Amino acid sequence: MSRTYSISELASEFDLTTRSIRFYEDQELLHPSRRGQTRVYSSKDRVRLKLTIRGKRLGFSLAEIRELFELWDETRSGSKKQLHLMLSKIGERRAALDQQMKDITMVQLELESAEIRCRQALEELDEKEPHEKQNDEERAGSTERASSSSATMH
Amino acid sequence: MSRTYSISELASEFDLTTRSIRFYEDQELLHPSRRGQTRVYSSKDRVRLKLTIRGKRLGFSLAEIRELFELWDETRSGSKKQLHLMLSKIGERRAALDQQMKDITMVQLELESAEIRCRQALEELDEKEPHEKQNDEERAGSTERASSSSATMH
DNA sequence: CAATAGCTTTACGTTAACGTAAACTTGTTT
DNA sequence: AAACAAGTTTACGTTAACGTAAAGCTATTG
Repeated sequence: MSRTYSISELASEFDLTTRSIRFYEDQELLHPSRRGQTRVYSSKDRVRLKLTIRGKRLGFSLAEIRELFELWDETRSGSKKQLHLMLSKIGERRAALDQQMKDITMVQLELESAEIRCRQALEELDEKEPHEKQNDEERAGSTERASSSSATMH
Repeated sequence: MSRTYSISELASEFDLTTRSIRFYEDQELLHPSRRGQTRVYSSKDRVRLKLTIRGKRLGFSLAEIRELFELWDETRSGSKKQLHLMLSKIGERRAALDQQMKDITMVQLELESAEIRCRQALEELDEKEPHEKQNDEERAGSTERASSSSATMH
């Protein structure tokens, strides 16, 4: 049926260390089964790991992510009061994410205007110093920049 | 001219501790001037603080935020090479934020479906056990509740 | 003038999320 | 059988982002 995964498989797929994955288990985000002493991850575990990573990218703490998982798991067996509590928690989360969306939009706008400003500054430099050939003097800089082809940048 | 602010004014406006604000200065995110030994914040400082908070909400580290500030400040005096480096950095950030947007959308969808699931479970409970206590029917508003009694947890 | 309020620096403490190292088991390959 | 690969537990170390005293300046207020 649904396949299983070793710890190192998941680690390389999601670019984590095995240490992290075991730590997530320690924090009760994952509950792999065992074959002997070795951990065996189901595809459900894999989904959880994926969600965990997503949550982290959004700035959630592991504890918060765990809370969400628990809420989800208890949805089936929840009492009325429990269900209302869950709805409230979910509402909080959704509101926080809405706020984040707004934040991102704002920062994107600022980055965009910064980019425009940069491009203008470059244009102005090009007008003054129309075509500078390969200038070896400036290439002496220590730090060579990361791999980025400026072609992809809009 | 543009007014100034005390540390506690900013602290209460943005709901931070003064400790945090001084710490941000330590990390060179803010550069308030002094009147005697007392810090005096300009409205430019206030904007920076606002941006810092926004950045934090997005999961940026203080170091990353500082880097962005520095890039912005150096835009005016940047050499050609510098400007290209900045454009590349800005590109990275924008890409990361795009990714975050996608993440948020995914998680929002999941929370939404979780909410639906909760509401359905509630409906089913209501059918079996029609009315217990004073039970208001579904309300359009969001579920707002304080922490109060957690006695029934589990 | 003494107390209070608000600011300051210095410095050690704390929590989250791992990193890193040591020592051990278990299965596979040479 | 020895070595190697991949997994395990235990446990101490590390970094970021503050919290939390402690102790001292300084201006106003009763």
